[in-house]
Amino acid sequence: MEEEIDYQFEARVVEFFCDGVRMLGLPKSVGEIYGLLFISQSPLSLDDLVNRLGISKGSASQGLKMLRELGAVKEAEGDNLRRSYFQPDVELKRLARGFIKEQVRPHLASGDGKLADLKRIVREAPDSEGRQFYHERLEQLERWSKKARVALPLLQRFLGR
Amino acid sequence: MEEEIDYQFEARVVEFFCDGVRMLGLPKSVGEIYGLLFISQSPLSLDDLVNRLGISKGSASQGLKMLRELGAVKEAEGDNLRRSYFQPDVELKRLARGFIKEQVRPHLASGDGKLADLKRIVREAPDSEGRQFYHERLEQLERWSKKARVALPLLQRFLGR
DNA sequence: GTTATTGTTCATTTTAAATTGAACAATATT
DNA sequence: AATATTGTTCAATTTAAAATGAACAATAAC
Repeated sequence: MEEEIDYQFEARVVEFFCDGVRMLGLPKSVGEIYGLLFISQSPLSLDDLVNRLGISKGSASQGLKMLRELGAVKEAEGDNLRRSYFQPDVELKRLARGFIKEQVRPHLASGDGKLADLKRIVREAPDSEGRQFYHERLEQLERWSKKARVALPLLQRFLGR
Repeated sequence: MEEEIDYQFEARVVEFFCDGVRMLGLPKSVGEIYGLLFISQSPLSLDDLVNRLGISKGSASQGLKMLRELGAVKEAEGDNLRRSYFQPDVELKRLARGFIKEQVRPHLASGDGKLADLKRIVREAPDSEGRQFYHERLEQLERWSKKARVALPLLQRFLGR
């Protein structure tokens, strides 16, 4: 029967996205939600997600929040006027941009801060055998960081074409 | 006192790497180990790592194994001839290559396999309203996958200069 | 061949992260 | 204003992943 086939197929797509988002360090539920939206022909409400995925309202709410912040889903029109409906953004460009902006850059920024702290510690430390070595290592870290900051926009640009 | 300063500094560098590797989805202990090796002026043995990081022998052994597989550490000479000593590879190029080869590519490959399965399901399914839609979505996924496969070598090349 | 030393493996325990669900707010409907 | 509907928040629970440590191999020293 039709419904049956669709349901199994849908479940496998959802599973596919679970694996995908786990690679990115995002919660499984986020993958399930995005996956279901991705393979649905019409926008879905929070309630739809809860029912069709068998997850809690809390998970669905939080997952949708994260996906909205990532720019991976957007609101859409649906039957019920009181409900919000969602559909996926399927442009790799935007998905990558959101992920980089929300997940990657904050980490890099906090890393840069900590690196600056470490440099200050070495700068203010008394001369010692290790000082020069430490200084060189930290310089190395700064080169890594700089390279990452340059690579990201390039990567983003490449994905957006 | 010298030792005191060094110790505190070392601990902060280790912490820095903990955060770093967590961003990459690797275990904290791997970050601790690499971090300590990174900031040590001479190669360290498994026993050194256990003592200075306060982690178990098991963790140290497994962490070193993973770092070796990633190509992030290599063996080196040390005082004790019966022991293996390790030092970090600090070339971003190699680190990136190892990470991509060991952590990213396998995921992409398994994803491609599953995607092929999904395409087969749709191909063999009876014609239905959804079939065309599903087909398009899967094509979209294939475009993502292809883009990723092209992006990786470019990224790698960029990081290696 | 016996004893020490070094490192690995893997079942168990611990820890960190995700999920749940009930209470709560916000908004609409009667 | 009372009631129903929708969605959020967050303390408590569950789950998945990592760390532990004891048993085990492998090798060297005696």
